[in-house]
Amino acid sequence: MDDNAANLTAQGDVFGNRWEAPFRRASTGLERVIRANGRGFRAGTTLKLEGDDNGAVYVVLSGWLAMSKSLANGARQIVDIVVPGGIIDPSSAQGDICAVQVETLSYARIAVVARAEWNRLCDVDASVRQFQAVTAAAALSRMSERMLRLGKASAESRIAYALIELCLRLSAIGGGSGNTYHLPLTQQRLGEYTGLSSVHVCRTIRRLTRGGLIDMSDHMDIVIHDIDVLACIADVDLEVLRRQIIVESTATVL
Amino acid sequence: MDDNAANLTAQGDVFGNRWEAPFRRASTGLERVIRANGRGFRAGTTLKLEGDDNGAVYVVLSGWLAMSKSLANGARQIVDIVVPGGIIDPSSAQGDICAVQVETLSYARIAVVARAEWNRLCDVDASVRQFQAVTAAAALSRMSERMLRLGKASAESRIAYALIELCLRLSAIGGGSGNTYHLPLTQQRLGEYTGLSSVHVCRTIRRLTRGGLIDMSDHMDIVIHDIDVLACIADVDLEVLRRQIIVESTATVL
DNA sequence: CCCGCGCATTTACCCCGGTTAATGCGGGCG
DNA sequence: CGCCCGCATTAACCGGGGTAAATGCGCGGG
Repeated sequence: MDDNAANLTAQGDVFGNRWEAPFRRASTGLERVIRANGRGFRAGTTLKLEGDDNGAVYVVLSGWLAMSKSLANGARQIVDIVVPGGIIDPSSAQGDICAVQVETLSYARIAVVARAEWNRLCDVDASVRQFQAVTAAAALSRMSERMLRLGKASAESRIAYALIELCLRLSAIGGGSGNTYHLPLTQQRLGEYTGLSSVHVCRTIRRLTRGGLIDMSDHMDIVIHDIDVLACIADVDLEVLRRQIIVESTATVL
Repeated sequence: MDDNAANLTAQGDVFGNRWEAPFRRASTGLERVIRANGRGFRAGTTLKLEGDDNGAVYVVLSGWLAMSKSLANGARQIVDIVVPGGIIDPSSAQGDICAVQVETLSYARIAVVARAEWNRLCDVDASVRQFQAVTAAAALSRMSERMLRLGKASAESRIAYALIELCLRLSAIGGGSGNTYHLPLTQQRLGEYTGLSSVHVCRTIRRLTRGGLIDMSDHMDIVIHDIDVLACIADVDLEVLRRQIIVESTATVL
């Protein structure tokens, strides 16, 4: 945890440079708002409780966040993972209530924007609307893709898909190098993401490593050796998936 | 199928009156667009193939639609069901490709709006933006809720949840009466919605009916006898769920 | 009136993945 | 230095739900 925190403070800086620079070139409104509201959060911080009053929108500048929901028995499902460049809008149909719990998976820098201010920004600036629309469409695409796996795919396929999804998303924002990256997730949390028990996550990852498809060391340092076979197990076409879930060049959109 | 079509042409008329009236009172822009683009589709029509070029936004005036995705082996997951008053935007991160397949579950009247026109509408009319934002938030909430079930809940809980979700949504738009309503779904499709095999959907529904919680007759005419126990099995708080997934009075929003 | 078709229902079988629990293991801290 | 704690790993067990296949059944069409 401190391990993760330290680890990702470093990554955070990298992302910080990569991201806050494009945001700085952004439309003045968004730039000002992000500058004014940027804050750092430690790993494991809960930003928003389910049912909580829901007053802010989050723009992720660096680090990883998870949106999750729980059953009464404590079982948890991570509904989406958000990486730098993403927007989290925890509103539900009736604005006063929040449908998900939001928490940091690593140290993260986040612009916390009051809803009223965010709405004002959207009203006056079409490029912000465009940025939000594309980001939301990407989030919906990846949620759909993961729902398909939750409902219909084997454990092996779910894990393979998760590894590929996160690899693509990280590559797109300059995280990791090639097919190597670090996941700030325990196997427990990866299970909450894929709908599996932590035990079975372990079994499945073991099978993939023994098969030579991936390597994993030091708490989730991932290396994907054969991404084509992995994509086949995950039942995805890499290029199609990229087009569906990756927001091309946020800087350009902004 | 013709059974359904006939059945829902009738329902379609009801919804048509209920819905097209509010839409008619709506901001002139949206009203005109809906009037100009409204079309009827037979049950089972595929509007959008996965990967298809993605040029339109759909506003549902009457009837039911399903958004689904499939694996290579043919297994299908229904990612969301849309009822009158909903908006379907099948875009993904890169606008040129579509992430889901969209098809009618019953006869449906739909306003098919070209993307460019829809964007123009959003640019000039904040109330349309608001309507879209709230509708999207509701869709996200119900998808999150269903992801939680797909990942972590038992078959009984998933079915109970699905029945409650659809009951609440139908009530909100004046469909069904009390806790009685018709689902234009086969058990096969309900399985695709809940991530279960049709056989197990049958088993589970049978258990619920034998327990006296619900009744089901004539291809999915549902009666919920004890919604409190059902809500308990589904692990939901009815009021909280309503606030999270129901768009209060679309007419007002418009 | 009979046939065929799509859907629901039920049974038998069995496997994937959950549960429990024991063991390791690394790292921070007293 | 040794303890503790959180996490990964492995093994033993078993049960929920998938699969396959047979049966029933209502409906529309020839």
